Amino acid sequence: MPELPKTYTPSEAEERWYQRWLDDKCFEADPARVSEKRPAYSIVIPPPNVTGILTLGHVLNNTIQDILCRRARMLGKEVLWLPGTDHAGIATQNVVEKTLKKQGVIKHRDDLGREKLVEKIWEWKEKHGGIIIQQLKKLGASCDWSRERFTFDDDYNRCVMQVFVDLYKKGHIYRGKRMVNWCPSSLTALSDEEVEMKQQNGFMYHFKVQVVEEPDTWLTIATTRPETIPGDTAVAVNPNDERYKHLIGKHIRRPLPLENQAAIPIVGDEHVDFEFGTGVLKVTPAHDKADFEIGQRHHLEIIDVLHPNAVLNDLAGADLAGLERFEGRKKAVELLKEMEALIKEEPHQNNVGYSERAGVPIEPRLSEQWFLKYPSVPASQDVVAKGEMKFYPDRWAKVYDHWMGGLQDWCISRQVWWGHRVPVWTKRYTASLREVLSEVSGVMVQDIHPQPSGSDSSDIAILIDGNSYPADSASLYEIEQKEDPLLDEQREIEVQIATTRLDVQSNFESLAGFTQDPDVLDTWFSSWLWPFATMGWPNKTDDLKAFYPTTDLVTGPDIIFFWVARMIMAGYEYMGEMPFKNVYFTGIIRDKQGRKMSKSLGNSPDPLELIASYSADALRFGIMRSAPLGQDIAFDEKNVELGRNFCTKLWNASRFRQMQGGSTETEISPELLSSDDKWILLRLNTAIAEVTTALEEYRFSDATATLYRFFWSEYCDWYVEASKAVLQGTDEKRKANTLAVIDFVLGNTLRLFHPFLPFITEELWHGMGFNEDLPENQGGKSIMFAPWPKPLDADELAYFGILPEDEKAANEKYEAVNLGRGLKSSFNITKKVRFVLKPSSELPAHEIEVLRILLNAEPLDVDAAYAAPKGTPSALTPLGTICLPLDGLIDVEAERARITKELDKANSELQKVCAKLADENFTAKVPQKVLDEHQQRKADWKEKKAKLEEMMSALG
RNA sequence: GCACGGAUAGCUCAGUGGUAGAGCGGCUCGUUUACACCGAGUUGGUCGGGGGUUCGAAUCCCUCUCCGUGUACCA
Repeated sequence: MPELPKTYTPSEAEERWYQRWLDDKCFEADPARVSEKRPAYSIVIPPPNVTGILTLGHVLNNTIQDILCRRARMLGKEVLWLPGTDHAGIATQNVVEKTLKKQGVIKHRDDLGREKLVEKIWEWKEKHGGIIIQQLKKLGASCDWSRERFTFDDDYNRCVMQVFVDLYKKGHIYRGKRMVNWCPSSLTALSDEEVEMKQQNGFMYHFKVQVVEEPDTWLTIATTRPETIPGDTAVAVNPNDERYKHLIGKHIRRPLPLENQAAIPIVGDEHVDFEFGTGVLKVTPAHDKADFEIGQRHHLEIIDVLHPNAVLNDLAGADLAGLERFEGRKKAVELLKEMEALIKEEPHQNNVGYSERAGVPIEPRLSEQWFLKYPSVPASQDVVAKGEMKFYPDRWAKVYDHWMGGLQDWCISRQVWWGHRVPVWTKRYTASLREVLSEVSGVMVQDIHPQPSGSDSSDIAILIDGNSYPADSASLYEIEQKEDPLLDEQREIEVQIATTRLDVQSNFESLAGFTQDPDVLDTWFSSWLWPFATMGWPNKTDDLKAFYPTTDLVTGPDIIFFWVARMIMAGYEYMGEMPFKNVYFTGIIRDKQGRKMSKSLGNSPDPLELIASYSADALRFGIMRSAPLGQDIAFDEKNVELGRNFCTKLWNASRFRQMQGGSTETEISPELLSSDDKWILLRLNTAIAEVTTALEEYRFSDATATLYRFFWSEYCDWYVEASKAVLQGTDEKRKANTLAVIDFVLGNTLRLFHPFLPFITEELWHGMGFNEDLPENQGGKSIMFAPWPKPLDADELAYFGILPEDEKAANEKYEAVNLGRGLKSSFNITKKVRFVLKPSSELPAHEIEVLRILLNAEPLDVDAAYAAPKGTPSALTPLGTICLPLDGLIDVEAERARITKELDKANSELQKVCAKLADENFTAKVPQKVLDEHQQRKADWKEKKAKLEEMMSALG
């Protein structure tokens, strides 16, 4: 057996093994190897931001994925863990823009222009991108790096474009002027999911306005946003509100801007709640979603008083123009005060939408954006509702279902430059439809290249004035030739061409002066295609055939709508199948005080520093141990320390084995098995079964708890110590047999641990020589391909002569040891000392030797007839009475006190159980089994009590 | 507002009707040839409050409080 160094150096071993795994292509999946006997197992990584760095959240998430993948390999599956990164449009552009500004390269992105800035971002990506990939390697992630993807790769870009055009053609994607969530900091629209509602402590301002037609009548309006008064184009009251309904149709004088105190109508609208505020609502259609809708119903004018960056513009009036919106609010209140219109301001709590990314309140803003009506909704909703796709924990299924039931169209356009540009070219004509058709079909004729075979016609779509037209010149020509006076009517006509084809794009640009839409797509519009776009879609690749649908998805619940739900819909729409079978939602990592990890709080430890001080294995084990299914994780560095300690224990226990010498033993002789051997083999069986079940049910913290208990508390604390009775003896045959048991247990243990602790288990697997004599692909090359342990089955247990009650026998011995050690400790004996055992039945010499070693007794006398001197401390054990003769050191009082305590306990327990058994209500109604248990308990306590009393009287 | 999670030892959590558990921490010992990143012993809880069902409740039912998450919102 090779020699292990005295101490383990994780940094060196982890580096070395990871490189070796890469060199040996251990992580690379091959669809050709997939067969009925070798099923596929696949996971796509939730792509981290390409410019991001590793956080504890990533550690948690990726450790889980790695555990699943490594176990799948050990189960003999062909495993694909597909990694990659996300271009993270807004975030990445922000980072680069900020940096360039800091460096003084630019003041504004317009200084560079679109192309140059995108170039700069690519440069940034090449330089800083992918740091997180290197960090994942440090963690031990067994991803197939040969398949690494980026959502902005050329291939991937083509997928995004194709999907866009296809959905456009199907009418799922449209452009529209709508109220959207506008981020005044990033200067882009956001989807509803990117807006976080936060409770605010603000003010409700009450101000009065005069009714134009009845100068004596004043109305009081309550608002939280007085700065938008210049944008008011009506006030609304509920038509059923007796107080105000007679005023509907009249006007009020809008107080701001001072230079334009216009008369605006009073309208009746059911939306107004008469209970709330004053029952009079100011209507600002440009700056509030509900107001916009009221405006639509009553055909109100729309006055936008804000610049895109939320600075008030000239329409807000001279007093407010140029002020930032919150400054504007203060100023507006002042103005109302000055004109004595302000009645009161009272503290008011309301919810305000914040841009998740920029952390500033969003501004409802009317703008032209691209929207997606979600496809494949019923199938996507059903698959989860019917349990064909499983969520862990399953309560997320309800959350998902609820969201799917109330889908709003997805705003997919973003006003930034780093991203997939909307593949739509537009031109606005003032012409007749015939002229327009003529130009369009003319350009189409220039498109002489036939479409590649296998691709459908979905790559060109034409929309004229909102109506879909056939995308070929012949059909267009036919329409153009129709006898229809409408075709000759001169008017405004907008033409949209959506296409993935470069030739068509350039023809429309150069021949007809079409321009491409400036917007890019929401990053999630690319990542929702991740499970198949990464595998070569739209081609029917071997990867897709073998690995789609993927098996498991591991992600955080915070992106259940952003990503998970959308991937399911894209999966059905483009693959006709669910993208994954199981979704595991991790918890959120919090600090010890329960706060979320955040940069500003500085409570987020750097995982790489943790790896440097404790090792990747330690970090993995620590975080898995503290991550119960469905609950947030309170992160405590102590857990990582514990992980490191555990690795050290594993190392030292292995060294202990190796110091016993000999080669790896494989033959266990049933007739030489001791009670301890049988016990540990049974405990190993239990551990294997528990860990296996826990992993099948995604209960990772339970799996680690079992591993910890088994290895530390059972194997090291009891079995190794007990085995010393043999190993320190002279019987070579028994020694070899004990070593065989140890090797069997350690070999299984290392394999059980491998998914959690990939590095140290690999190091020990080789260091202990367990890889020797194994086929290359069965653990010879790497423990990661060694078979996952199986419990001994009934036949094997029979062969070894192991019976279930063997576990009890050893447990009784260990209980006796505990009691003996307790005696020593309560009498403050710290040295080796003599024990005397009065056995209740005869014990084999070997058992006595084990007892002696575990008790650290010198000597251990066994004497059934032993008459202890008065005052000798003793304990009742399942093996008999253990006495601790203390020549000349007898402390009768101490012993009396100790026994009294135990007697009290026995008495009270006896009383409890007797009371129960005396209760007829109890005995009449309880099942026989429970009754028997109670009777047994009564007998046990009675016996214990009698013996304790005997001991007491022996004290004198 | 609605929905869902959670409240058990100082901390993190197991425990779904039958004698309240684990790990960590605390405390006391200990250089016994694998390990002080260790070993041995020991101390910690009217199971969030109240009510109910039951012979029996941490566990089932009702109710309240607090924490968290999602979701909908009224200016």
